[in-house]
Amino acid sequence: MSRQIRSIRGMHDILPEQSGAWQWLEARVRDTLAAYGYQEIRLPILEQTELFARSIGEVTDIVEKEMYTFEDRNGDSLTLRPEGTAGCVRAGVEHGLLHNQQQRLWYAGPMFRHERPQKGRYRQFHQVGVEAFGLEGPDIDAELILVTARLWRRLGLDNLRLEINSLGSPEARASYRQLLVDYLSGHAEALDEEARQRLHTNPLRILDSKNPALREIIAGAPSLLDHLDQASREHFQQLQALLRAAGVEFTVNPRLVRGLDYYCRTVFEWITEDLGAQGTVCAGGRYDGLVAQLGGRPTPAAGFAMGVERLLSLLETRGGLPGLHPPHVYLVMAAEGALETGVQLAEALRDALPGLRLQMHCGGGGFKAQLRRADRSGADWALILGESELAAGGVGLKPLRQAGEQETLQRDALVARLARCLEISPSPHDAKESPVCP
RNA sequence: GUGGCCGUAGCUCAGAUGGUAGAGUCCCGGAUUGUGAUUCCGGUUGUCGCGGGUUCGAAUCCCGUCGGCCACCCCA
Repeated sequence: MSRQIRSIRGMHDILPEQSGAWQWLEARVRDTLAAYGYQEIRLPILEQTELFARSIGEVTDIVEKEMYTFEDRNGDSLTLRPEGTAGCVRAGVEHGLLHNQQQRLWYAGPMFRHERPQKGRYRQFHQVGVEAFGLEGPDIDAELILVTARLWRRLGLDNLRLEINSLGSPEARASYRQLLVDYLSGHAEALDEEARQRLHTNPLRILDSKNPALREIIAGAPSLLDHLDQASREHFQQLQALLRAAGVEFTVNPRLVRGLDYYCRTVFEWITEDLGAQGTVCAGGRYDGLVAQLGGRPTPAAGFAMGVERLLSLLETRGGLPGLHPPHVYLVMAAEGALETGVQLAEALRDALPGLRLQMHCGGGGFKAQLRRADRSGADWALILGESELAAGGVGLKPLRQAGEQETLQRDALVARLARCLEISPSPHDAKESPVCP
């Protein structure tokens, strides 16, 4: 056992019993994004380290201590992507997708961060990222939020709350930052060690501290919202008006600050109380400066990312996640020459009924053993090829999940019968229960 | 990176004060040699996470290490 090779810490296999739920979620995400005109872009998992250092920010935790970075054989420094926006912008600039154009893009896949694993936090985790380029108004901010709100509805989630805030223009943010540092420096003795460190790295995050001892100081601090530039203030007001018009509930949280350096103006987060400490299921905002920072011409941009594992675990707490995709029928063959007939029958049925999930028994064994496997496969029906069926030139059809007699059908009748079953059975992604045949 | 709890058959777990392991489940076979899920009978399954120490003797005590869970931090 000691020599047993295991998966890397914080990186987990998605087993067959879970993959159905993943596929179900992914399908709904895809459909919802398509409904708003977003196109999928597929990106490498590995990028040059410099890309992340330049976009996320040198002094962020992610870049300082959480990246999986290593040398390529030629000496280049490579990094497993810790988030998706940087790579998306890089690709957009590289291929001219953003040059004086509007783009609505999305991607999905694994991200990597070397953190201590915890509930809802893994070293390899999965995000769906959505980015919109070339649009500077609050309309696209609102659209992004509406996409997520619709997705929650389609997933049956109603225990998420939306918080929004505005960080203002980079200039307004910088001058506010100085104001805040001055204020907090005046109370330096009262700050805890972490807050004192952040004073120099990311003072805005001090506002988000969970330390109750700091509450009073934070409450007395100047508010970011009071120091927004005029344009950002109007932008934020318009966003709120659009959200109200669309009937999306939200709260303004002046202490909401995103951890990545590239955000400006609008930021938002969808939060749940049902997942313990890692309650943020989706977060994003505007990052107007990033495209230029990565070598493109100045292009406004906004986007968000959602954590797939967190969404799935939230769905699980609400129950009703779809599970496996059991076969519709299980083919039992127990007679001299039944295997040849069975193989041929199975392929003919799959030809005639492309949606049919037919599992053929392999490995021999008696009737009893084969039917036991049929039952455990989860199939609704057993198809039976035995002595008497072969003699009659037909196939036995036995219901496994409902009352009813076994009958022997000729092949054409069997196709017609199965076709009727499939027609009334929901698609795999909608199926919470196995389809039932009349 | 810091802290708390935990690590015994594939899975869920029992093994008071140290005497080298058990239950349920699962899987396989059988109960009039063509009929599952229920019932009954029988069978397989482990270097007790790994390494070291104390001891005549360690799953049980001590140290280290790896891993899991939860929280801090951070974030999706």
